[in-house]
Amino acid sequence: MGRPPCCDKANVKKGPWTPEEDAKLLAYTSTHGTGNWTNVPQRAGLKRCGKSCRLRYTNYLRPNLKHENFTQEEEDLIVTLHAMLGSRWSLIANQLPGRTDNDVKNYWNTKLSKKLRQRGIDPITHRPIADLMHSIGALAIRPPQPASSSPNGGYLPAPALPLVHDVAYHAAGMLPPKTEQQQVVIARVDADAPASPTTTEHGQGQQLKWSDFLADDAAAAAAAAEAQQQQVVLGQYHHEASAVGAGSGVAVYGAGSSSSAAAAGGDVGGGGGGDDGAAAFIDAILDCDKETGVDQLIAELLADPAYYAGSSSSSSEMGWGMGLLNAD
DNA sequence: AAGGCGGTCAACCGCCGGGAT
DNA sequence: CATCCCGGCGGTTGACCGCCT
Repeated sequence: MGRPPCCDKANVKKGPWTPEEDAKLLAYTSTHGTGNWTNVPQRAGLKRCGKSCRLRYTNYLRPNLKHENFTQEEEDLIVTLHAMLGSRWSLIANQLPGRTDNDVKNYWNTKLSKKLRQRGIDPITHRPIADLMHSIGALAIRPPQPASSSPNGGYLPAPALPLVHDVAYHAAGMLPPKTEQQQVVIARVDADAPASPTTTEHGQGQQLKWSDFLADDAAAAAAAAEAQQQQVVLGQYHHEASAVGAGSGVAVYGAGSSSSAAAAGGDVGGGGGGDDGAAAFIDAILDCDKETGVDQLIAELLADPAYYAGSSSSSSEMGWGMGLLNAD
């Protein structure tokens, strides 16, 4: 059963807003505030859909919006955050005062993605295009192998672990200094990773499981062990976040109200590894996001120059993004 | 001058999550 | 618990504009 339309489309005006309509909407919001958008058109005397009113207000009429060009600092921040979060424009826009998600999205699609491409960076994965082409080439020449017979050091099936996860671990301080083995695993796992967990072939909104992309070899075992370890640390992060958030204006994880903490840490004691453990870990990341812990994550990440600014000289590791746009 | 073309951006569409009932 | 309703989100569209031929 589909939802009924939010308004009577036959009696609703569409297309560009006129100054008169803007004035009516502004007059209404200035006296009545925002909220209950479905009633706004009627009360404000507008023949518009409520959603259209909300969009017009939030993207154009809202006070304190910036309408000038994006600064270099804002560009760098968008690139950094896109590498972290993928196309979650509202989260990115939250870090840019006066900018809307629509602004950021349009700016990315029309300017920044092209800029990155011109500089040899894939705007989706934030990896050098040359590296991606190399990976694609490697995929193309490998004969298919049964997963069960994959030898150590063999081919790992095209992994789809999003880069964003790795970033989130860094941001939360969840990744301990990587061992050599872990670096190998991570490098392999995210070699071809899409930037978002909800991309094309896996269907919109479908939760990815690490185990779907892991071969049952030593590398898989190492990755699973790493995931389990990260779950433990995530639980610690949640615990700490409640203290940090209280002092920073960020929404606080209420004591006893943190279902995410249960999801992250509660399962750890039970030793729920494998599919359940990996899925729970991803759920915990998403829960953390939902409870606005993502703001804290982002703040911590941005405060850590070692992460994205690139301490590594290898193009196969993070560090190629920042500063590239400054090279104009 | 006019038509084609590409870039930009405001607006729309459809889906989803969460609160209310 | 199921359903409804609302706000929010990301993807996409289409109008507009400037540049080029």
